[in-house]
Amino acid sequence: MVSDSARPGYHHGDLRATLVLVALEMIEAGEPFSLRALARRAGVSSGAPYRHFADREALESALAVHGLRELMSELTAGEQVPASAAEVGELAVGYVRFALRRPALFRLMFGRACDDQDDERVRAAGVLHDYLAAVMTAVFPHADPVALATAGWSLAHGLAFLHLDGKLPNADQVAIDERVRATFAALFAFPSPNQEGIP
Amino acid sequence: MVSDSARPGYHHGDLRATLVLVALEMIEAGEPFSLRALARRAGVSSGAPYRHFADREALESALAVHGLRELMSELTAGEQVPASAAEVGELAVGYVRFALRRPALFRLMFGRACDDQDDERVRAAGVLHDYLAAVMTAVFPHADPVALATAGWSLAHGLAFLHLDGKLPNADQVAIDERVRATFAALFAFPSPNQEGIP
DNA sequence: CTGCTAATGTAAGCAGTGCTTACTTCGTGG
DNA sequence: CCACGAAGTAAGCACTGCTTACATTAGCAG
Repeated sequence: MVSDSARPGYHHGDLRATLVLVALEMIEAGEPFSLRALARRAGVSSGAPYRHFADREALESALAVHGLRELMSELTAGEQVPASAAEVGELAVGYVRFALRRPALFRLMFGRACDDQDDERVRAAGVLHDYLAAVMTAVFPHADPVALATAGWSLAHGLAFLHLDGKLPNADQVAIDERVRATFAALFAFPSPNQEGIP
Repeated sequence: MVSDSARPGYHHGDLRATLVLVALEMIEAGEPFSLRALARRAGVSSGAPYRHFADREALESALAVHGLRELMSELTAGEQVPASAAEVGELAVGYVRFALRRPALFRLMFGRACDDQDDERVRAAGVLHDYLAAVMTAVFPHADPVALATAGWSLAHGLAFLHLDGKLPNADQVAIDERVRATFAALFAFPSPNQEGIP
């Protein structure tokens, strides 16, 4: 179940993808991962991964990109693009849920110093921000969408991290959902008519 | 310069405090720290730290507590306890500034899985939350202070982390300050973003 | 002052890590 | 068909966290 991509022989076939996959499995299981353990699990020598990733950070960056894409596709999945403040709240609920369901991956995506050199990674983050801005444009046509996107993202991000760290009173998932919804409703309810002054 | 607490002889005198101090120095300098490097810098053998900290995580917890206290005292320093929405915004500015000025420490405080077993640590975080709730009670007497505290903290926390990770367009410190202020102003919907008297 | 004990330090060592270097294998394009 | 380069191996370096057995000494009871 771990790596059926291409079994035998001297050459693995698709080691890069397998490594990412195995790393995700380990991370999901809560185990700390190491390049060597990865290699072992992939049935390959400890030096092999370096043919595909410059160093550990590069592998982590790949995982982060994977996570960002997954998050993005979860947030945009299913329903139409949000068109009301309430639906923006649901976006936040999804964000926080993702963080709590996959804490290690989420921490990899955000909790580390980001490698700005990794184009793919900054782009993946940019896509998210742009999507949020688009949503905000649709929902709050008279406000600065970029500023609102920043605000909304920050709020959801903060909620996610504080919950992750247990800094907020713990509760079951539905209570957390409700708290996120309520927080968003409270802060985005007021939108005063004129807020284009937001830089 | 590193450790003048008590130098010579077999026994160090105050190794625990020295280790925390040295660790903070290293962290501040951007170097990754290791228990062994710490011990070396403190002029002590590599096993010595384990007389004072069960493991690396315990040391990190001590650093986190230190950071939380410092942050707390910075936020409450100087002026009176905030009494207006604008002053609540300044609290957030201070929070984000702290994160950007001491990124590694901030990440230690929040970016890792928190050891809930460490009483001192959860208490330090609790103090912060309680303080915020008190402030909110004073400023918005007709709202749920705990909810507002959560919201405000989350927003500031998210802004801090997204800036740390370079997920938001970079800017100089004053631009960031202004963005934080504006975000708070917008979401907490207080009268006018530009009132004189903001420090 | 003497002598015991517990706290604090040391030395050595284990298992594991990231990463490099030199060598081997083998699919593939000229 | 065969050489070449991509992708694997093996071995090893410097380092890490942590443990265990031993050394030193501060501080206290008598």
